[in-house]
Amino acid sequence: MTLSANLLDWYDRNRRELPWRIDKDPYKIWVSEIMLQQTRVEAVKEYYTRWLRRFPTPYELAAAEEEEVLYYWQGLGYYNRARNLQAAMSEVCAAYGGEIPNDEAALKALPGIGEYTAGAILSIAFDCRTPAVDGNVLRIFSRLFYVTEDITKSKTKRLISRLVSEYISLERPGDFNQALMDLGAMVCIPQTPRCAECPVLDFCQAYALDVQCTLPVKPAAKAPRELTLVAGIIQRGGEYLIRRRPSGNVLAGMWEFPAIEICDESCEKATLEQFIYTQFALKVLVQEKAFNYVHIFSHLKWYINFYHCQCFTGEVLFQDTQWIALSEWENITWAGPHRKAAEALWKNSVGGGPAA
DNA sequence: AATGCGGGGAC
DNA sequence: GTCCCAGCATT
Repeated sequence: MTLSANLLDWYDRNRRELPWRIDKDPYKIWVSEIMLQQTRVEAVKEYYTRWLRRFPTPYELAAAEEEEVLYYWQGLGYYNRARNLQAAMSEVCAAYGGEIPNDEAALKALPGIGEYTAGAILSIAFDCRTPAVDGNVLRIFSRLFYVTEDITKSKTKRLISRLVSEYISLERPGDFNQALMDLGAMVCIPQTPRCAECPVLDFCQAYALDVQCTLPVKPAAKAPRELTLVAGIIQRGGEYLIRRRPSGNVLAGMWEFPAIEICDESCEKATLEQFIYTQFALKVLVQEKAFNYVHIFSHLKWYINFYHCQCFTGEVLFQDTQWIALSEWENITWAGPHRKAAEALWKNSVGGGPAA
């Protein structure tokens, strides 16, 4: 038996039934692959189903407002994926008549599609014999072939891509690639691989050397940069001021309570009042603290101090700002922790105060 | 080649 | 707490 045959046989008996494995519609495969970038299967399932219900073909997505596209992506993270996906579908509709191109160069020219995603779409939807090297494949092949180089280096990725090209199934390349995903998720897992269950154990050099747990090799993650922000919950006539985060920042395009980074926590109230005045032309009085949140990104750590603010003046509203009633909180595309803040305020207001 | 970009589940 | 996930774009 060959590596490929063992793997496919295992896949046929153990594959996961997933919503994007029901058919081979290239658009659906594409959507799933974008959602699955750096994102776990369990997290994607519901988003995928909801997305396909609202955007069943490239045309619905291309025609939608970006605001709505982001709303359907809210909570998945890496929001440029959603913007790129929509931009790509606009191109598909305009340049390819709504048909997904069956061509590596054409796919990789579209925004959001890189080496991995092009290979995945081509192999799964079009039966092309293209590798799709993701984190699972890097881990599995570094163990199978005892690759001790740093897998975050592009040279190592090229090496493993060549190995996959060498071993990928001729008859079922898409299933071969998906089998590697399932093997990586269920058997050849990062910390404690379940080698006793592995269908390609006989081919694994790391197992033979008993060094599975030392592979793959990658440098330790750097600690996230920490920063402190102060945010204003600005109430006026039962409504609250929110603003859309500017592009070029983390969580670009998402809505938040006005917030500013502070360097000196001792003067955060004054900083907030000044910020709100210069940015929104509103005179406010910062009152009592509402709550503190800590929010961890992969590369950032936010400490946010939320303050209630009383607003006295100002009718001018700038672009990307609006007043909203708290009852609308679920309809807003919130920036990360600001959703929790809005929800807490809402629950507080309908709960009728501190008493149970 | 290095960095920015989210959020959450498993341990 | 740490790790890491069906990565890509930009520099």
